[in-house]
Amino acid sequence: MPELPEVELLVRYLAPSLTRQSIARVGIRRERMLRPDSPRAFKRALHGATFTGVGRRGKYVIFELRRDGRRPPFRILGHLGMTGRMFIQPSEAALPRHTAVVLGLDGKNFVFQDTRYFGRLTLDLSPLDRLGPEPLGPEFTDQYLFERLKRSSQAIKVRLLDQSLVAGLGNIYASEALFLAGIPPQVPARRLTFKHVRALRRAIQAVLRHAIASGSTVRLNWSGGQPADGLFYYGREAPEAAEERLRVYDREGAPCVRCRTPIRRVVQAARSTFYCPRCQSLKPGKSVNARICPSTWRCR
DNA sequence: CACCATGTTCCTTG
DNA sequence: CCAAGGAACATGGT
Repeated sequence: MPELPEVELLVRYLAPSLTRQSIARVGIRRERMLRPDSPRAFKRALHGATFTGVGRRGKYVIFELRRDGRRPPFRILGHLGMTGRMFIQPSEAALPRHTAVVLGLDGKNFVFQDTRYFGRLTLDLSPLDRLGPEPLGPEFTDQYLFERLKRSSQAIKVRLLDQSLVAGLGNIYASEALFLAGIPPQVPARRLTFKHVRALRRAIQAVLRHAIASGSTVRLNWSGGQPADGLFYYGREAPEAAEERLRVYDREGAPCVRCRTPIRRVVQAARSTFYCPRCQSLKPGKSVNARICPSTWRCR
């Protein structure tokens, strides 16, 4: 479930459940998930500590904790990787397969489960230093984005995945944002005019806001079974919205929602990119497409 | 068996 | 020094 909107929704779900809860037990089943911490150091820091809040930066979850006595408050960083999940379940419930870390709380467990073990839960906060601005924050302006893109010859789609440019976009929403902005994914970043960049900034924000808003109906207290489909928790959980959510991602060969031209898939930086060859063009007269951008997306 | 997969980091090559 | 590409990480779905 790991791009900014999914992490945002996760944080909103976790915050009220964890705040003011104390950690009575720390269970580590996959030491590698704590890297670079030693299990000992991790356990020593967490055991007996109390959650004071949960936040997000990019795709990272930030847990805030305090301890009794003289030891200062501290934070730990969580990342879901490709397949990570975090949820709360009753103490007596069986732990699912591929559980990496369990924190025993008052009558319940916080479970970090990750089939591929690409995720992390650690005292090491250094990844935060490498992140660019929040895409929905005040620093993510047209001027900023234009300045950062104007000297790069890298394809725009690949640039958008760089977390030091903007924090939180992943493979799915990068494709979705470029579709909404009408920009071809292969175009070198430096070829975008200021107007293109403005359209792109708006599209990024619209796509992310829309995903967060739509996700409010998604059940987040998932604790075992398979997700409804391969894409996060989407699908049967929210059938009404499923169609609208992703307009190009994973739709190779399917008709473009706007012009019916078949969606194409290309590989860039070893990742799939999906786009509409007709709607995404830098030819004059094309830009943000208002017709595929419902008012609820707030893309202006 | 083959190929694909929402992410990040490290290594090599140019 | 930088950019770009590929592999690695580990497991499961199709």
